[in-house]
Amino acid sequence: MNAKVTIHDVARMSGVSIKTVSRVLNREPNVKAATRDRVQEAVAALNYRPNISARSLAGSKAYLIGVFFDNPSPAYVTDVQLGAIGRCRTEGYHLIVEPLDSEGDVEEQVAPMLATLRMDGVILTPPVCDDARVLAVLDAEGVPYVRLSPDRDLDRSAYVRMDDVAAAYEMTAHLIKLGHKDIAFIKGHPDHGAAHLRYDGYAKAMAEHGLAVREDRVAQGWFSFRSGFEAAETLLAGEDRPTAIFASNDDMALGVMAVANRLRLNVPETLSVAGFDDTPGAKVVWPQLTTVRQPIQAMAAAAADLLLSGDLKGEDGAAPPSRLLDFELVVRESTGPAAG
Amino acid sequence: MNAKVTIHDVARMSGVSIKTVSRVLNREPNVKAATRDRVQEAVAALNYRPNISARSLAGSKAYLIGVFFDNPSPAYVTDVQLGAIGRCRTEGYHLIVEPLDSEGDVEEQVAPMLATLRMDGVILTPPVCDDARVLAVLDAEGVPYVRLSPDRDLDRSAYVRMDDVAAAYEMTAHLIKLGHKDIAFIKGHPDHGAAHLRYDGYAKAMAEHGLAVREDRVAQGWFSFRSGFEAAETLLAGEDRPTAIFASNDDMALGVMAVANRLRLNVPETLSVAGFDDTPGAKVVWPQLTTVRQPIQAMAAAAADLLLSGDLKGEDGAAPPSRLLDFELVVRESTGPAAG
DNA sequence: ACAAGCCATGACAACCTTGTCAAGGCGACC
DNA sequence: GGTCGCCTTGACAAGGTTGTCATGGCTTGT
Repeated sequence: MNAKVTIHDVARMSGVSIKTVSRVLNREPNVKAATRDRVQEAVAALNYRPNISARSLAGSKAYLIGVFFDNPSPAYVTDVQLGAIGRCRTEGYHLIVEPLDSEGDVEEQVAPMLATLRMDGVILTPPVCDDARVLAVLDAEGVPYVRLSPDRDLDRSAYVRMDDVAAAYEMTAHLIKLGHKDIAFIKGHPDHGAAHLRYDGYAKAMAEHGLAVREDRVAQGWFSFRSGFEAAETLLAGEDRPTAIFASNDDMALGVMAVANRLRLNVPETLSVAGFDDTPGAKVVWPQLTTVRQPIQAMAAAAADLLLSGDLKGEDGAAPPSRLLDFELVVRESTGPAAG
Repeated sequence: MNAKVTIHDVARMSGVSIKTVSRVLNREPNVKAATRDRVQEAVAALNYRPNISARSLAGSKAYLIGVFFDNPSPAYVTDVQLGAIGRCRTEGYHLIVEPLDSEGDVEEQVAPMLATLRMDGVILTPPVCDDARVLAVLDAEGVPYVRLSPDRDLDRSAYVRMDDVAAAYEMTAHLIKLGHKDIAFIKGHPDHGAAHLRYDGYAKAMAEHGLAVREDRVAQGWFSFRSGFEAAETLLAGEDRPTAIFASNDDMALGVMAVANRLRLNVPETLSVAGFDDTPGAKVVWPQLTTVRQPIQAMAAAAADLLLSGDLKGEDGAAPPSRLLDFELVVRESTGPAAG
């Protein structure tokens, strides 16, 4: 019942050589249409599937794409995997996931794996995508890679990212359009490039709409719930309060919501709250959070696409290709018209 | 710099045959200690890593473990991957992740993949672990698998699960010890076996402590935030309220918290709320949620261990091996002494 | 001291597919 | 009509490792 079917069986059944079967399987040119059909019938009849080990041993492809991450937001990782698989599966590629421990000896984790697996490409998520050690090993082993939302060294490799500045700009504009003039901002972890970009978008929107950014309305956060909570405690102390708070990620925004609840400030009647990222938690509060959705699956799919289409070098020494994807403003119930 | 190092190079350098190198690499017996050392030195000096494709083509192992899931909670999937990798990496195994679409033709997704990859084993997470079609294909292809928290057919394969009954019992007992006598319960999705087990644990604890379960204190939920929200609206309407609500997962518990906030019921002073699962959201509310933590990483590691140790059949027709892991009660701020 | 058996090792085939190169067939072009 | 060149196909080696089996040396038991 389960005897392994090899390419020889297909060749015999369709009366051609194994090489021709191989040609059909790999969509190589120079096969007569009639032959091709006959082979494909045999493949279907025998339910033949090429053995991936033999393929990669004989040929140059491993049919494996790696996904590296470290201490990730689970939702992010899952989305990356789903997006990448979507593009890979149709072409017979599979996904190898490799959690890394940046605290430890990354080289020792990455190098053996690259040497044994000979993957066709790797997708790097933050913060691994900015780890010089990882990039060095990849370069040394000659494994192509695409980075997702890298912070620096953008010319070093192909990458895919979202326009954080524009997204933060739009969110701020959304609040302004609702009538808010006194909009506070909670910054993210200064080591993350996105934190700066988001602040820039906020500042730009304020400036372009003729609104001043009061220094005491900008708080430093660390992208954590707790840091959002503490920032909100400061921002909302006393009578002179902003009418809206834009936290540069959802976890911090949820911290703001918690403080608002505690202080009995109604959201959004008294205080509007906006987040960034559209994490699962954004829908698991009441009222649900207005936020920005990163097209993570699409970004991962784009990364896989760059890897599979194989033009990562950039024509003639030009910068490697990159893609900028559109964000989506998700307006839910936590933002509303400014009071008064 | 980067010429591929093969087993031949190691053999030449250490003055033995490639077969002996292979023996050392695979920890086979019958190699003199001195020879072994010499070979290992050469391996280290040349930085040799065996090629996984060649290995699996020649031998019987693929050094690949699959993880199948469908529409999962991201945190769950990530934990499974981390747990499984922890056990796999030391033995040179890698993880292939395969999201499945149970709505579509699962056979068509699974069968080709098993045939091409020839994985050494597969870890199945709910709900895939109870999908008869998937199990049938795995059996047909002869690929060993371990199921995580399966609902039914427990004798069919090896599995790993947690004691949901005991965990729900303990949580209920925790509330009772705090002085609560009027404890409401929100059930989960009736299609999930865990939903029933958790209710059973609750009911058992109530009975053993001589407390009656009022029918109007048990609400049907669906494991979603919204269903928890709605159940809480009913449970908390009017003056005759329970002093504690035990929701059988965190999402529903967060729904309860949202309603409590809305009704200005202080948690935990007026109302204690308990959840189940310890999702990331549990820490992203105020007060943070008392809940039950499933040892998901440990469960996945145990599954990988069963796969790698390879005794999945059960001795002499006995039931396949299974492991029952301990839960952990995570007491945070959302539960407190009963009022009055 | 001799047979039996175990230990350590090596030669070689096998695993299944792709890459290389050669060859036959056929139409086009001069 | 002959030559060139493209399309189509096949034979065979290559890819790096493990499995099988054979070999020779050394130990054990009598």
